[in-house]
Amino acid sequence: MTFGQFIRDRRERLRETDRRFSVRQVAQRICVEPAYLSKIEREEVAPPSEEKIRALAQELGEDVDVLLAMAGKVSSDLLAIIRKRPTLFADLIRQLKSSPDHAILRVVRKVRDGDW
Amino acid sequence: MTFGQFIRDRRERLRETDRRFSVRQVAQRICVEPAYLSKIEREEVAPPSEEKIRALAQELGEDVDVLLAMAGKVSSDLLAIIRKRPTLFADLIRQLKSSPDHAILRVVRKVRDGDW
DNA sequence: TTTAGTGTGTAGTATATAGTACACATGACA
DNA sequence: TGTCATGTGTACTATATACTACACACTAAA
Repeated sequence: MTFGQFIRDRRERLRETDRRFSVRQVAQRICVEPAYLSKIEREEVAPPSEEKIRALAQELGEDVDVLLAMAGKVSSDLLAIIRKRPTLFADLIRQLKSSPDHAILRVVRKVRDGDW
Repeated sequence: MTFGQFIRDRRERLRETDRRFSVRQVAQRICVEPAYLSKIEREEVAPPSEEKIRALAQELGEDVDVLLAMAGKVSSDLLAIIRKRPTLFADLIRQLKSSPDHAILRVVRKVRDGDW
């Protein structure tokens, strides 16, 4: 599923039980023109900026990192972390490229719990 | 040290022993106009595209990820890896944000050697 | 003393990014 | 039966990105 399709799907799903989720009203809450949101959903234009994607994620109750990924982007806070120690993170990420999810999750948990 | 300064420094250092490292000749080898490389080094313009930064890194014998980081960028191959599993990598990277280098290095080695 | 190479100033361009503004037809509803 | 809200078509716009093209003054070597 692409970004626009996904947004439309989620918004319409919410709309079934809440009239506040019309294109117009959502557009107003995330501070864009209704026509623009409409075009985003129909993929007549590229996905919006990170800022607007964050607002959309908030509004629709979806994960920001997932929405950004669908939009072909990576959260700017992650980029900043990587840029501070480029070789370290580059090595790590390339290393984990072909690791299964459960291996990465284990690393996340180990680091979080500090049991090294 | 900023990107432009760094490039100028490394190029001039190489130039001391090799006349092939003039602005003009390096520019030609990385396929840009000499005036443009000159401006990049003096930071009259923003750093160039990832492609040109890669060529520069190759040319000057420097690390691509470090040069990209200095230019405020992150390698597109890393972005692609993150985008494929956004929440997993987002959690991991945020988790490691405040971990010391040696802890991250240990993870890299553990994953590489597969000794889990 | 020509000539070949050097760095840089000025001016301009093509394409992408991230939208706005307004008008219009349609549908709901009071 | 008017009016209010809805989604969308069309036409722009401003700013950023990523450069090119040419000219000029200076320097070093032949």
